Amino acid sequence: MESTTPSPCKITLKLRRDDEQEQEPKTNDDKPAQSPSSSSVSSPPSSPSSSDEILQSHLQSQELVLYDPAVAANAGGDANRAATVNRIPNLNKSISPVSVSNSQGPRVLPSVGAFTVQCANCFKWRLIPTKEQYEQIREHILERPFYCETAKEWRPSISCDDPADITQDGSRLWAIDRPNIAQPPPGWQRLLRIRGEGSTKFADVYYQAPSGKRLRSMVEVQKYLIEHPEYMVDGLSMAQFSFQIPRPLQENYVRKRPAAPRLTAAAHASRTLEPTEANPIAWAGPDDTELQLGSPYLEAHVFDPVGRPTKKRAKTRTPSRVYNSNLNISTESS
DNA sequence: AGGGCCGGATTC
DNA sequence: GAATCCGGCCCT
Repeated sequence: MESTTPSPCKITLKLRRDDEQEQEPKTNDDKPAQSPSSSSVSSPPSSPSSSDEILQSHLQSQELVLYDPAVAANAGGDANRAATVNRIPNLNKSISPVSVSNSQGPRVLPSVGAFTVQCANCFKWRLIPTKEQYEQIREHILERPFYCETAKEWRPSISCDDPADITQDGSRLWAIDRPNIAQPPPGWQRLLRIRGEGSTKFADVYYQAPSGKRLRSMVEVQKYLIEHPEYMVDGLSMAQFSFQIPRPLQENYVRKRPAAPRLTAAAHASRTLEPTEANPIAWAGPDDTELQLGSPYLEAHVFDPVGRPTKKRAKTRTPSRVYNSNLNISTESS
């Protein structure tokens, strides 16, 4: 039986461009959601000696990074200190970083820069130190709402009295993630790739096997597991995989599908498409500061990458494709 | 209408 | 040539 208390928890991810460092003058624009007082950040510490201070310092520079292989490698010890977790200790794999080379590539895509979760009590956003912790919280966000108290696990001094770690502003794109997504199996990585604005989809989810192989659908995962039974460890199930992608809060980020013409009424026939629907970078407006609660969803912030020209290309498709969705993973061997 | 899925264009 | 990204078919 489920708990009777609602769980207005939300988790957020801050996304950023791969090749660009965020640098904003400030970050604490505490919204008066529940805390009209103490909206300004207190005097910052001089030297980051605690995980809390590390987070603060990251916040100051808008570079709070939760999942960034490169940064994690650099920050090493500090990052580990900030990420004092007592679960999945053997999940720290060393997989090739997913960051794209940014030497001179015109392609600029947003990427996850930070993870945050909303306290179910004070409704303030708290940064999550690591992707793994984020995934842990997300997995049980419905049954186990997040509170600032929970953040004491890695930030002993945090409490609901502290100002929010991050608030929504127009510089990022916020996206709602799905709750209760299972953590990837040990040795596996769940990768989220944000698409450029104007694409037909917001993002793609990949699972990277311990071997490094990337799978982009349940079908591919199943095939891979069948072909590589060595990864079919006991307890592994397809329920540990989810290709659910977050949804952008700005609806204009993703290209809208052409509405199905409904010719049932003559009145509709006279209706014409409005040019505003094709308005580029319309979501860049600052009106996205409104955050709606109500569902324990996760959210992500994204930097607007760039108005990448949409490549359009007619494509043919072989209609002879058939996939068997009834495949089920079993531990049978050959 | 939304999402899973994958072909193929694009980039490295 | 390999990896990545995007379009869009097609199923639910």
